[in-house]
Amino acid sequence: MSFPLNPAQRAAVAHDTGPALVLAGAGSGKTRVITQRMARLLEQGTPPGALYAVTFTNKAAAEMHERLVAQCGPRGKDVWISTFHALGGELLRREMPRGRRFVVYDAADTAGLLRELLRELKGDRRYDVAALQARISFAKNALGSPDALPEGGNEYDDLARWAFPRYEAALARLHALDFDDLILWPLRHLTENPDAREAWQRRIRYLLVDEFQDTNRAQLLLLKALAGDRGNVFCVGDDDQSIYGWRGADLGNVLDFTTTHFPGARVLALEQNYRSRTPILDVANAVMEGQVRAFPKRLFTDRPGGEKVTVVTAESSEGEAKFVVDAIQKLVGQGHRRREIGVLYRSNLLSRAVEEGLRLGNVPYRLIGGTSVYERREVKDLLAYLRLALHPEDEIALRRVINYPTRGVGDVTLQRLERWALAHGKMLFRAVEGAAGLSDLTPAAREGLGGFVRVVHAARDALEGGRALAAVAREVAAAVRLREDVTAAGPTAPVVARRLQNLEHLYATLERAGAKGPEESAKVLTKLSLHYADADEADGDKVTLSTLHGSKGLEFGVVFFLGCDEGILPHARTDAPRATDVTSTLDVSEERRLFYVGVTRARERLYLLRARVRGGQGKAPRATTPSRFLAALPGELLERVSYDSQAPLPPEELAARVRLFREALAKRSAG
DNA sequence: CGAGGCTAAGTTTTT
DNA sequence: CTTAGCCTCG
Repeated sequence: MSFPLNPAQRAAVAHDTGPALVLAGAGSGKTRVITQRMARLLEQGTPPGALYAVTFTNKAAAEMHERLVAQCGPRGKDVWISTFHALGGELLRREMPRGRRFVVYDAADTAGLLRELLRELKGDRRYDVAALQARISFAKNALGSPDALPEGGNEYDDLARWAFPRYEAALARLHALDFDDLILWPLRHLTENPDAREAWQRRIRYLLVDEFQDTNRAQLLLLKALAGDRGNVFCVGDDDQSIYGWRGADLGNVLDFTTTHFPGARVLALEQNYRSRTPILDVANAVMEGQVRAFPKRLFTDRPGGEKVTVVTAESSEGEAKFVVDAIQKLVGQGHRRREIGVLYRSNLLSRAVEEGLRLGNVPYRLIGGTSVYERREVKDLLAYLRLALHPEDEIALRRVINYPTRGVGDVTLQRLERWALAHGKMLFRAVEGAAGLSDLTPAAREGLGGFVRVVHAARDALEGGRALAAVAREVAAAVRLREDVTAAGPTAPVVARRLQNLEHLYATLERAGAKGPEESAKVLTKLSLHYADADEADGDKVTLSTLHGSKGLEFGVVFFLGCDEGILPHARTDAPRATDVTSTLDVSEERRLFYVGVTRARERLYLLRARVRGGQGKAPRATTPSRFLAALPGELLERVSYDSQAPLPPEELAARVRLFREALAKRSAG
């Protein structure tokens, strides 16, 4: 995209000091505005270290970095660009007294912690831990206490009030921070220490924020603290693309920007869309028409022409996937680049069928969203050893691997260790270290624990001695015979292969990170907790499969938008909430914006797909209703197609299939 | 006392 | 399809 800037973009890029809010419609070149403004500031002599850009995902941060470097050369490398959470972690690391390491707990870790706490509660009913997590996180994000949760009525609100102080105390005891703490702690630190605050304000002279509509209350306050009176905050966002309300994002940050948060701020709007053909944009505008919006925008494009948006109704979810896979193979056969094709969907489940089809057809793809490699069991297990080596307080890591691979330590042994730790006021790992001297342990347990402690100590000593984290990881894995255990435990050979591959992936990542010694290693482990994405994902010419949430900021020549059915989009739970849901996150309008985000990813061609019948796993297939968002679109904007994967193929189609199949065969036997 | 196999139940979106 | 909890066997 080497268009000259339009007047609105130019004004945004030229914005000098003071707060600014740039309302940037989808595809209006917002990343370009941010990078160009940074480039401009650099050219005018601002040192790179005085700029800080904040994004929401590591992926977005990496991309922005790339674009900045492309624009203004190696100087761009020295500009700070990171996620809010990475910024928070970095600030803490720099501000904390040396040697005070902390662990970052991800959702799985905090779920384990909460499960522990709930055991205290009598009655052995099973609680929905995720529901608790959501409430606690919500309360923290809003900078409130759980007292702010509605009284009575919902038992999970009561449960959250009960758990909250215990949860916070446990984190403190474990020297652990959850994701929300990565914002809250720096905020508290800057609020309480004027010297530190001023130092950071001097250091960061220009703050730039991408996807500002997704910020929560705590993040806004952190921004304010960093910006200081100077208020050099340049926030770019689109209220129409606000899709993280469920995570505490507060649109009030946008709505009250110029009045409450940054009085007198400049407001600019980017409405020209450089991405989509007219028919696609017409659909996007139609989706939002008549909605109550904070800043009503009507996107316009100078890219007329293009084909109508196609609504495909398949007979089943399998048919839906089949249509997509066939269409992709056809496109690729016509010479389209795979990286120009995106498959989008509301929930991760929907990707399965398409994935399978692509694998069968030998079409390379990359997956965005879903469980990352670092959340995989075997990877987390190995990481737990490393965490424990750096950080003996990390009881969650300890519990995770104390009997993995199995070494004769069961519930009873663990309870005895706990009792000893409690009686002596020591942390649990001390009890484990002293297991040899505990008379009431079984010989098997004592021996198992002895071996366990030796492994952890060896890892600790190696790291303290300055060895590379990657090497230590391999040594730990070898010492506990992780490969062997994974191999023996796997239900099927392909599953085992995938798990071993995940471990290799971890080694490779750790090697690339190149960390040595305890400090660097702790930093790398924190990054991994934040699901730090690998650079290698974007490599190669691959079809992209992504959740709608993961697709923000991406664009494709052709988009296949799966699951335009009621119950999927909008998701059933927005319409019929459960007792475990945090009521304030439920909002059908957010689902509409999600639809809007999906539509606006497409440049040339958009397929909206639905299935007449959908069956859950093992559940009886049920007839579906078209998504209300689809149903509300003016008919003249759409081309409707019915797809029956069972129907006999027209002869020319059949011939094409046979050819493709032969080619695939030839390729396979060649490779 | 622990391991391993079995059943049952639950799957929105993510830093 | 996966995980967590239950139950039985060694």
